[in-house]
Formats: sequence, structure tokens, C-alpha cells
Amino acid sequence: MEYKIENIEGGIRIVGLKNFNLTHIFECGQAFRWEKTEEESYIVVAFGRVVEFFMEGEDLLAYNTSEDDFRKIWHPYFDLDKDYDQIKNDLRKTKAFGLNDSLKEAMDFGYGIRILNQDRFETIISFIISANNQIPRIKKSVDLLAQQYGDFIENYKGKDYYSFPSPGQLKDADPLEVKEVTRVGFRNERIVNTSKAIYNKDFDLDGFESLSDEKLRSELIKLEGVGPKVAACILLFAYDRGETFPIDVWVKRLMETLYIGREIKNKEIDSYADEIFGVNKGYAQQYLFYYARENAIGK
DNA sequence: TGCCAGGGGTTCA
DNA sequence: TGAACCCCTGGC
Repeated sequence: MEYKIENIEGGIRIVGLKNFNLTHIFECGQAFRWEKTEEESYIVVAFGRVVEFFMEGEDLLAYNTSEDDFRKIWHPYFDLDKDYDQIKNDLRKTKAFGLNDSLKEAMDFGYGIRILNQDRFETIISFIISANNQIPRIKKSVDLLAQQYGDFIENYKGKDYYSFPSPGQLKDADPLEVKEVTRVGFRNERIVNTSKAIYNKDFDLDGFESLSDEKLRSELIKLEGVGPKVAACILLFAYDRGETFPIDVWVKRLMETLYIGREIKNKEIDSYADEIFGVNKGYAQQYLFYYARENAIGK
């Protein structure tokens, strides 16, 4: 995507972004290390950086960062190389679009969603924490994990920020301490054991990048605490696998309510999603998930 | 005030 | 296939 960057006091202004909205991006459930500071304004911690973003009309304002960092780190993070007009156009040609207006409404509602390219290890651990959990608590645990085991980044606006720990920083952590400090409960052993497996390259974070979706998925599932749903989220949010369709309770309900009309097993939902959304089903999932949650559809 | 359900699933029988 | 699982907030 073509855009221009202008310097402003304390930061930069990015002009010319399309299909981009901070609220849609951060409140569609894909990331956990952000805090909303005011309307259309978020402090985000990722890749060892702390940045404050604002929307001002169509422009994105970014503080505590530079043009260099934006192009190097935030450009890929926000998936700015991808053409979301194209994705939306392709989705408009799918079978789902002919069935009813749900996908159209969802795409209009969350028009500025982008699927982030997040740090792989952080995504794996964060989604292990997400199992049978609630978003505010997941965010809290991830923050505490960084505070306890990560590196200090900086103090920004009176608050200390820490990077997400590396596999090496977590592999020898005492599970009991992890539990007591970060409030992750029964997920503590999963976090430590998976960190060990990744540190040992039983799961090779970058080395497995070239694997097919299915092969990568089966390697992910071997990790303790990673089942079908968590694996799908990791594929979609950290490995840029847009054909992946994570099915959680919300997606199950919305698929049953909006498309199928009866209760159905997850495996059937997956093949049905394939049929009606095609190769962009991961994007369809994000639009629908955000739409369904914000409007309590199927609840 | 206190009790209880339930949550972006996974694991273990 | 089904129960159990830390923790904690919201509803009664």
C-alpha cells in the first residue's frame, strides 16, 4: 500500500492508508498487548517497542516512534503489503455472499480490520493463555508475564513497559511461580513446557515457516496447550495463513445462526466455511467474529 | 453479603 | 465423548 509519512511533533503522521481502523484492528480479538487510552487511540507493545497510535480522520498518528521504525516494524505488523480491497472483492464473489447479507454487513461494520503479523512466540503463549479464559484476564496475564520475565523497555507516560519474554526467559521458570505471579492458573505448565519445546527447537519458530498449512498445524498441535482452535489462531495471526478458520464458541454460534440453522460439529463447520468463503476464509472469520461479538449475534 | 455460573479450549480418562 | 480445570467478574 502506498502511503506518505510526515513528521509531526513527537511522532509521525501516516497519510493515505486504506482499509485501516485501529478500533477494528485491536478489538477483533487477535492481539492482547494494547490498551485503549481514548477514542480511536491505543498504546501498543510489540517487538520490544511501545507506541501510541491515534486515528485522526483517515490519518494514522504514531507517537514514540520514527519513520524508520514504522517502515521496518509496524508496516509488516499491520500487514500493509496486503491488498484488502482485493480480499474484500474476492469475498464478494463467494458463495457466502449469495446466501445472505451477513458477510456484507460484517465487512461494512469492521471495514478497517487487518490481520496482524505478530511475534510467533508471543502469539503461541498468548493463545495458550486464552483457553477457557476471558479477554480482560488474558490481557492481564500476558502483561504480568512480560513484567515478570521480559526485559524492561521504557517508561512511557508514567508507566513501565516490558517486552514479551523469549523462550529462553520462560523455559526455566518455576510453574508455581508463573501461576502465582501471572494468574494463568492451570495453564502454567503448558506455558513453561511449550517454551522449553520451542527453545529446544522441537518446534522451530522460524524453521517451520516453509511448511504447508496442514503440516505446520500438526506440528503446532504437538505443543502442550495447543489444540485445534489455538493452532488455527497461531496460523492466522503469526504465520500469515489466511486460509485458516479458527472456530471458537462465537464462530460456532454465528455459523450456526447465520448460515446453517442447526447445531453442527466443528469439523463440518470447517469444511462448510471452506465451501462458502473459499481461500480467504480467515479474513471472513475475522470480519464475522468482530461483527458477531460487537452485536451479540448468536448469544 | 455470599454463592455460582461461565469464559476465545485442552487434556486426560 | 465428557468431566475437570485456575481464576475472577458479573448476576442474583
